[in-house]
Amino acid sequence: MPLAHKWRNRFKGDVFRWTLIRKAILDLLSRTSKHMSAKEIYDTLLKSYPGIGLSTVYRTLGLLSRMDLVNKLNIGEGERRYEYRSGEEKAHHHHLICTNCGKIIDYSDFLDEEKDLIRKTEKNLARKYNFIVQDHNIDFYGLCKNCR
Amino acid sequence: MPLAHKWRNRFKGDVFRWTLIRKAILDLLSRTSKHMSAKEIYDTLLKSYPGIGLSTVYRTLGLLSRMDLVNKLNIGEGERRYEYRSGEEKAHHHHLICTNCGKIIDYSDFLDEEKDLIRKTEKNLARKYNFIVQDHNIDFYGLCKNCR
DNA sequence: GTCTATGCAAAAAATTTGCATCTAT
DNA sequence: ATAGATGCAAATTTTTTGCATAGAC
Repeated sequence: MPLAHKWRNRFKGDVFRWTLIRKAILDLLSRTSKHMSAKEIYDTLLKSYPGIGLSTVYRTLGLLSRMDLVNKLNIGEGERRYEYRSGEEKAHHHHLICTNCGKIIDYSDFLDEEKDLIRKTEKNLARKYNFIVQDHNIDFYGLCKNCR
Repeated sequence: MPLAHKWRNRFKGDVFRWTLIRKAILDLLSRTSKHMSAKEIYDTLLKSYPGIGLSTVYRTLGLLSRMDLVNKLNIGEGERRYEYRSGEEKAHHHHLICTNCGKIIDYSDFLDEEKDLIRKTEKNLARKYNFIVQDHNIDFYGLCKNCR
């Protein structure tokens, strides 16, 4: 049973195929805590999969993003970055971004009050702007412990 | 006194010069409620300033961003967008972004609780992660009133 | 007059697309 | 066998840079 994997069943049927590259990218992103760019992912995989193409990495990341298996991040300068998005294991999180060294820290140990407030705010926005909130993105910018 | 303007004094001295283009970009961004890309700004200004260069627009936006007169936004797909950032008149705001039509709504009528909480959260992060928060970015994604 | 800002062209970076071939189903 | 996935090259898109000239101080 080659390529058995926990994501295997998401690629069942005739539409999406379960391939080496797709598995490799999911493995990589789910194991790293880094937020990697397409180029970084490509460079990393090149070691184990010589001949792989950068465009395949882009296409795969687009697919995984549409499948909600990864998040596409628009953070700071430069290219887009990607992070693994787990349905269950890893909680929704916010980011702390160091404006000096660029380090990105994931933070998910929200205060209870914080969760309450987001819920309250979303309700408020729904009423005031007739806007249905589906998701949110919260980034704090500042100085990390090494740069402060 | 040509080019008199409320931003004039920020360009005093020998370092930054107060030019037509810089005034035009500030005027445009401060009057629109749109979040414009460099290309859109360029296309708009081209009507009044034929011969203007796209690279000048990029360079100017970079400068204005460094001077904290505009915010550089990393939102959704495609290019970076820019918004005017007033020191006094316009309050800090968050964004509502429609995932269907791409419309971006600024929202600044925060609940008092919301402001409290953000302050509390920042303090919490400072303690927990030794991270000094300087700024934050909060975007809600969902469906606007036309698309819901 | 000096030194910065601009336009233009060219370069670089980031991302997407077309197409022949390969491969999972 | 069939339709989707891949690699490669080429094309696009977005942003930056070099340089001669124009313009602000």
